[in-house]
Amino acid sequence: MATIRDVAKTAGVSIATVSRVFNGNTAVNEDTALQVWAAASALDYWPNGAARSLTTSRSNTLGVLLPDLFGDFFSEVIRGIDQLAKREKYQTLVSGSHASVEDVLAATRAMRGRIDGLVMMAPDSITVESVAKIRRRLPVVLISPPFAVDGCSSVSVASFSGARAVVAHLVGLGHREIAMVAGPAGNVDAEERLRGYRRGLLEAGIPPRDELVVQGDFRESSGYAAAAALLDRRPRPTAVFAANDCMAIGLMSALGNAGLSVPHDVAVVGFDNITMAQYMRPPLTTVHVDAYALGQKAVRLMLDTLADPEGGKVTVQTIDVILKVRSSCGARPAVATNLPAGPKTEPQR
Amino acid sequence: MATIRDVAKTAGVSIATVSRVFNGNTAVNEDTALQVWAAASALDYWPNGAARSLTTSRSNTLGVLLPDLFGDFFSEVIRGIDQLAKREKYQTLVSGSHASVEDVLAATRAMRGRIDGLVMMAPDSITVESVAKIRRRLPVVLISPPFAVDGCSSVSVASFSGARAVVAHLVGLGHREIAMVAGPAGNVDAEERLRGYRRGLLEAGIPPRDELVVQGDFRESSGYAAAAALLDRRPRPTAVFAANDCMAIGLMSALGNAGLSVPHDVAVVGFDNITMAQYMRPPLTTVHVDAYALGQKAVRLMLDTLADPEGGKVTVQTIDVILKVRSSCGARPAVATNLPAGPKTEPQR
DNA sequence: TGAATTTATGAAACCGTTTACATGGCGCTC
DNA sequence: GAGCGCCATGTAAACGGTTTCATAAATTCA
Repeated sequence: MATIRDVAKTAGVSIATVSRVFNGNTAVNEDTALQVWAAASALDYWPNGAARSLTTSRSNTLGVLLPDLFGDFFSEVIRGIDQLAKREKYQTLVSGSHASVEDVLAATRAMRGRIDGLVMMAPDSITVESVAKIRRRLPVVLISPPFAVDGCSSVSVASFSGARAVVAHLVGLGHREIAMVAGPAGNVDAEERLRGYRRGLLEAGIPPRDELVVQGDFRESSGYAAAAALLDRRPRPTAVFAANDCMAIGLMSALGNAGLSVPHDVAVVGFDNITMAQYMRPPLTTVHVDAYALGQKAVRLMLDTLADPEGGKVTVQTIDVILKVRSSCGARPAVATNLPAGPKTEPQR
Repeated sequence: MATIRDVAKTAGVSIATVSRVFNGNTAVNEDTALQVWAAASALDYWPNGAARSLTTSRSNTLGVLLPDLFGDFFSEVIRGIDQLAKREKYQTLVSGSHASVEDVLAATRAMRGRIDGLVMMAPDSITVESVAKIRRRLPVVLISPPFAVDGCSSVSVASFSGARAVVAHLVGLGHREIAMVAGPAGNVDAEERLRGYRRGLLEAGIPPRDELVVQGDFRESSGYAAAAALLDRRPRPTAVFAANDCMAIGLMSALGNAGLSVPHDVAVVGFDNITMAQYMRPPLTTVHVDAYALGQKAVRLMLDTLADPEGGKVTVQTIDVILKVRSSCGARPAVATNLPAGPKTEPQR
């Protein structure tokens, strides 16, 4: 494997010159440069990245830590990250399934010296101190963090306002008994969506009631299970807001099995707008979250931080969401009389 | 940022001893080791990965090159790769959207010195020489390669046999006018599926006809477009096999718009079994490909190669596929009389 | 008790780069 | 023609680890 020394010898120059040619920052005589290029390609020389980052203490690599790599949502986040990073000549050291704080710390430690910054969607159990600890050695950008950390830019999803909009829409359709399948306790987005749901009800003059909220875990099965609990309520809820699409799908499936028709008997709304949502029967009304943009923004913030490491400029951004009205919310409760005409369904794509 | 020297000074030992403590291969006196640990945690010392891989010429990192990071399929491949790599204490340097050979070479070069091996699903335009060139410096494992390369293990999808099984199944249902929406020319899996389709027909005693094959590009829109071309054929095909699920979905959508019912008027079968397939109305009959296993197998082969670099043991594996019969293929052509009863639909999860 | 062996540790070379600094040659100016 | 500055290039010191080899102390053995 040819090293810079071999190239230098073959080209009849010093290693410093070869290095200069490859980095192109300092002036090198044109003829000399040509000889170096010739030697390099004759020997098929590739500079060694590890050596380079050892001296420069830069790696042109971003660490990416995610709790999971499963499903539409994360895959889009990664794609956004990868794409922008690539365009900006950064590589990405990706690692998924980090469930615990120790896990995150271990993974970060293992990346020490090979990344310039860390983009992280931390597990719910993360603590301020652990992030702060990492931040002391590395620029860190957080995705959907449960708290602010000194010196960390972050980007979140507008879960609260999305949920509020869902409830407002349902109320507009005449619903008053609106239930919710919540996400896992401790998850920021789950809690924001729950908060938004409650706020939405309050704003409509409807007192939120705890017995209308069923705990879920973001997975389809928990949506399915939630149906049973909700159908027991008297009066029966006329609409259900699930904290994400997977649970909404599970819920719809259970409702179907129970002989109820969506949206006629029960309206259903989800959150995330995963690809599948538009293919459901009926197509699922949901809140569109641009996961690709989420990933991209995170990288953009990281690049900003890297460009001005001491600037300490910290940006806290939120990705806007859009209510995507399809047919699953179309039911008007039986009691409703002269409400505005049925739902507008948007064209699917 | 503490280095090994700082730890050595604090602990009152030499850097060699600190190194030994951290790598735990050579015997170190227990008390000394404790002092080193204490010093290290007091200084919050993390070994520098770049420096380490410079001396050891190992990075415990795998490079992962994919043509795209979009959609269910690739996301599962990555998950499989990431999961096994993580379990085996490897990190993954991931890079997507590599369209050209130059792109692949550039990305690989940029990884030089920071990866121990490369797992790659190459773009269709890849050449044997470029892979061989990479192989000269790095262990390489290929996913779905268009050709064999000396010294490269590889893992592919059983596209041929899957397609054959699809045709056999359709023939079994009584279809004889079976059309195909093919994948992009040059793509191995697309071509294998086409080959399997033709073989399937031949085995049923039906001569394959080129006018029943419409070119697609694996995207939904091309499936949609294909419908128009196929519906012009006389006699009209009674069944269409799409080379992947996305195209099948587009196709079904177009058929619906044309007032045709699936499976009654036209049977449709896809390939890949993406998550959405089971949620279609009617649920899509397709060929299940375990993308997660594909990623895992690739890493497994890489680990084998790394464990015995000079062994030259090359393994060429194929991931088996399973025909997943749902309802979209259920139509029996009008001419059919006493064929076996309708399709068995498998429970959806 | 002295030689032989083992054990724990340290000194120093090395991995492949980048880069601050030194140097030598050349063209200008006065 | 001496002095000066500039340009192209080389020398050598990092960067932060690992590992070989030497060595001193501790242990074993006759």
